[in-house]
Amino acid sequence: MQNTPPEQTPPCHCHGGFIAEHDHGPCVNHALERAATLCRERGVRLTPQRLRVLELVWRSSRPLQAYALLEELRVQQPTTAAPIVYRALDFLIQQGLVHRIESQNSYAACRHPDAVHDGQFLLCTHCGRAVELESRPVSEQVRAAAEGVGFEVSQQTLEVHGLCPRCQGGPQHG
Amino acid sequence: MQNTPPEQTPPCHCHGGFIAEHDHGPCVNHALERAATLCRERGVRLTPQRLRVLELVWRSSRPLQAYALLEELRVQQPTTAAPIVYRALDFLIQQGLVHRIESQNSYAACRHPDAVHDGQFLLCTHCGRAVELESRPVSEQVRAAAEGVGFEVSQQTLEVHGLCPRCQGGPQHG
DNA sequence: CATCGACTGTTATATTGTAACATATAACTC
DNA sequence: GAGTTATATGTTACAATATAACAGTCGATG
Repeated sequence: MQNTPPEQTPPCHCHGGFIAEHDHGPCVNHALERAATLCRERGVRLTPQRLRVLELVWRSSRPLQAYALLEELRVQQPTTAAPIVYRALDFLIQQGLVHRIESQNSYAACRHPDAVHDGQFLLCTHCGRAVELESRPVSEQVRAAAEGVGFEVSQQTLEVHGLCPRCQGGPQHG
Repeated sequence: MQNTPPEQTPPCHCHGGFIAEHDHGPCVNHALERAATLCRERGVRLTPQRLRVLELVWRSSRPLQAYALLEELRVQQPTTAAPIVYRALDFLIQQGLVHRIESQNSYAACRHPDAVHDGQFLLCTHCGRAVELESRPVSEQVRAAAEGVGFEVSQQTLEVHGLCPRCQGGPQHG
């Protein structure tokens, strides 16, 4: 587990791979600023509620479910109800800032929201962490295979279950 | 409804592609017989309930949701309750006879249950039909990409949304 | 025929997600 | 800035999806 050189790399290792623990705060802040910029550029409104949900999703080490988010929102605002969460998630998903993990009814922050891309996740069945794969070749091959049978692709989702590097070969918990 | 498949070709076009309507009955019967054989070989019990659910899933031209299945079961047995359906589906999925479509909370018959394989579906957003892709190269490439980041794959699901050949280029309904 | 394990029947409830409508806030126009 | 429109939020109620728990039944096996 070697360190990656800090120069020219994104502000944290979050941008790829199953990684060791680290101070996640700066990554979150950077992501939120980036999201704000993107929304400004797109002329859509990243309201405080939406920002708050995005922050919670980013802070979590694994995908969150809607009602877990709801509970967290209720810490500060006990009257918050389900539609608040779902509306915020709808918006964030539309903007490509959050992905929905279909097989878990959960929601994960998108690590590279700049370019629209397909949802591709590696989901560790042991520690519950999720990592975005974002393999362009896979996307392309899927598209080619679909077009090969005359299917016009608009969206694809890939969810891969298994064991992340840290959870392989031992009973220790991640 | 013959006792044994007389030749080596599959009995209908169901085995691949978005296809024209046809008499689906023989395909269903063949599939159910094949399922019975597989279960016998595996030493597991394809009970009447399970067989009934499998038949309903096969008869449907598109994936069915659990409560839709429940309604159909209730036609013959009005007291049937949700757990019946979910237990049957659990079994059928375990045996690879049915796939769950995660993005739709729905269930589709597996067209080639002989060999265990990954769930890969083309889902038409217009007519609602689903077709299994079953592209081995895609599976392999996904596995390779995952292993490339040290992830040990146990299961993968791919769901591709878009327009099937029949639903492209026109407002007519499929 | 006793017993053990698997399957089914049933009730109740948990979890996940939306409809609908009232209110509030932002953005736009004059 | 007042009026107007569109968008976002607050709130209640409920729909849709899924499971827990336990009692009863059936089937194989010794």
